[in-house]
Amino acid sequence: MPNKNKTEPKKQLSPLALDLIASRFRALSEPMRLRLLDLLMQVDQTIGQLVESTGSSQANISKHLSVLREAGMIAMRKDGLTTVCQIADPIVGELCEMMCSRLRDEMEGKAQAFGAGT
Amino acid sequence: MPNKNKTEPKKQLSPLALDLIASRFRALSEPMRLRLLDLLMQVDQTIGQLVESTGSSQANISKHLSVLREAGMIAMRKDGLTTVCQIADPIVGELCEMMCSRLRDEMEGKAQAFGAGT
DNA sequence: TCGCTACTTAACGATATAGCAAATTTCTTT
DNA sequence: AAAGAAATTTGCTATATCGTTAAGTAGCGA
Repeated sequence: MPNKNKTEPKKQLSPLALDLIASRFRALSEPMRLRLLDLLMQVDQTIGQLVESTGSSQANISKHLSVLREAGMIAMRKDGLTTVCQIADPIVGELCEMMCSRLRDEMEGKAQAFGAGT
Repeated sequence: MPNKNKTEPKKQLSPLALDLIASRFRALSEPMRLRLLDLLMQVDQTIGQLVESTGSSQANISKHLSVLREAGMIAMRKDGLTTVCQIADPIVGELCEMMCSRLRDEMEGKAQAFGAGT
């Protein structure tokens, strides 16, 4: 079925909008950052805990968290010596869940990788 | 409000799943590709039409369309000498609309860039 | 103040990719 | 078969970014 052809004119996205949307998706385009978000969706954690959970280096995690914060996806709150991170954008979970379920649909045979249950 | 702490165990995403989800988001992380999707959401078009609409080169558009097709977001159908493209994944529009409306919320002052109307 | 912990920043090498130009393939038409 | 149009592929350069190591900053505690 082809798309609608002459219904709504529907103005196009501006170059600025395209850049901003792209930069948001780019923040979600790295496995390590998705892993950090996945961890934070279960419970708020300090940066040190994320370093330990992932097994990556402090420097690496720090940079990835900066990217996520600049994209508005997480918030960081200093608590004495440590810094606690939490999901700041409610759509993060929705976006990932949409991608996940879509991928599940596409590869029924390999569904277990996406936590589809038995 | 902190996250739930000890409700559901909620198994984590596997490395394979993280890679696949990341690659999907990466397909959406370039302004030119978002522009192509935006154009295709209005009406199915040939590659030549997309080249003309964007003002970019055939080679460049061809490569971007390949990325989108490999990510399962568009489908291409050869029709004689030309190739017609159409959105293949229904979540594309939803994902972009979610990002858009979220960005609109965040920057009320610059909302016109996102087609928020007056 | 000194040292320690938690985190960030800088500098680096390796890899990926956007865009261009040129060569190549594929298909239609004459 | 030859010419030409539509797309893809191939090199190429420039730029971005992942991860590492090392150096720097900030906030406790003794």
